[in-house]
Amino acid sequence: MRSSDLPQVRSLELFKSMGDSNFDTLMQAAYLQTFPSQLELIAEGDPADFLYVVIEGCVELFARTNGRESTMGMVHPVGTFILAAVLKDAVYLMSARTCRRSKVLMVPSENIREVFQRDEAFARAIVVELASCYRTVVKEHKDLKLRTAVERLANRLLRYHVDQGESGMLELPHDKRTLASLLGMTPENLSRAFNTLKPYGVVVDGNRISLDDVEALATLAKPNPLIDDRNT
Amino acid sequence: MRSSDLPQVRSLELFKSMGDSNFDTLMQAAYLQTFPSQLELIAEGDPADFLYVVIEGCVELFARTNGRESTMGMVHPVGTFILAAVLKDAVYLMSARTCRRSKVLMVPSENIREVFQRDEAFARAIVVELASCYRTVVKEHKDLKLRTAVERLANRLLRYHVDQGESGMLELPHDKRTLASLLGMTPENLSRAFNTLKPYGVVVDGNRISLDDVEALATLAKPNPLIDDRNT
DNA sequence: TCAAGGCGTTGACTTAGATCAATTCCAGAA
DNA sequence: TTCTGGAATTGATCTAAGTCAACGCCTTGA
Repeated sequence: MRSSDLPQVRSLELFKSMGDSNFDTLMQAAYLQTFPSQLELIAEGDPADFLYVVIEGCVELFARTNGRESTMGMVHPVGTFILAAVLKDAVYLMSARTCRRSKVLMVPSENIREVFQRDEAFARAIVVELASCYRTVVKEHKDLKLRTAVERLANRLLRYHVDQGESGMLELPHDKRTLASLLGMTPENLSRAFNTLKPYGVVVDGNRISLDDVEALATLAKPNPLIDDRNT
Repeated sequence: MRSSDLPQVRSLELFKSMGDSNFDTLMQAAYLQTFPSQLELIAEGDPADFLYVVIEGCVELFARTNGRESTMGMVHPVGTFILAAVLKDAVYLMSARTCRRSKVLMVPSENIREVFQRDEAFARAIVVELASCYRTVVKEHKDLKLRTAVERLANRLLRYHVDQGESGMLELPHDKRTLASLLGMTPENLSRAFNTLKPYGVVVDGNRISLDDVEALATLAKPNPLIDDRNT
């Protein structure tokens, strides 16, 4: 792989604390590939042969059953996905496709499991990473079970707003149909939810949103750190 | 703690492979307590001081926000809960209450984290356990996002049916209001969902259900191993 | 330059599911 | 035994959200 990408990977929490030689082992076994947009990288049900790391671009995790489909999450650089399947040596529970041209690092599962045995620090990092993933899904599950569609959207907007520096403006990181699926609703309903939020100072212009009354929006959204904070 | 309970705990996947002395250390630091029914053991937002193991009885995990409440899971003997919070040294994301008089083992978080460092096998077991928990929630999330209420109920009945030996009869392991909340619906709606399933051979008598036409029910439910199987 | 196709929006309508209220049916306490 | 309160069910109604169809508006590509 290109050496200019290595420091990025190394700086990931997951790989930061492990020994140099073990890191090298992993990287030498890994493949770095660039994929075109809309390519299905993995399909749910397939055995987990690789741990994936998104270096550039964007990857959508989604699930299908019985003809229906739903976006389960989005992975941006530098992030990993399907760690749990790799560690359990099980099949993937989610499919993944690129949202745009993307550079992806693929680390063979065996090597991950092998180094996990050898490297104390890596093992600890994996546990922390896994626990974080777990807690993220629990929060998403709470979000879906305890809130209406409008509330989910309002809280999501507040999150993006904070992420992007609380300037009163924000940009949606994905297109609206993906956002809708992520929030568990149809595109039509998302559009209507935006209209519902208009009286709370939410002004939509394409994928640029301005929040003219964050107070009012927060009163409606009632954000809860045990659902909305990513780092608790 | 009573020595008669020890083998049960020791036989848990999580504790099975660790060293004897480390297991003893954990158990000596632990408290075994019996709690009355409906007692709130932990509240979401509290720091994770203990890992819990249900020895007898039953514990309900639930979450609240903004006046609403939802059951997130049920823990039966012998099972653990809130491992992720303990390992991350973070706050609990869910609350827990006893469903009936229950015997619970409480292992201090510090000891868990300490032994995790020392005991290779324990670390590995923790990773497998965490990965399993993670995959369970992902499946529940898929269930909720991709299926209607009736489908969720149908698949749940099929699961209980298999769990209980496929005799054509099954017993609901919790009362109906809890089941409703677990499946993400109201008690009224659960009652109507049972009626909807009547033409598919589902006969309800209190918490005893008989499935007179498993084929037909399965055709409706369209079970998916990547959602419904607990061990994949 | 003009299609052509995809995304987003809107309107009309349907439907799944929630809410509210009333009733029945127990199981446990007096 | 009777009383009582919670669980479950049912009916009536309401509401959130999905579906279907039409349309505008871009972007892309010939």
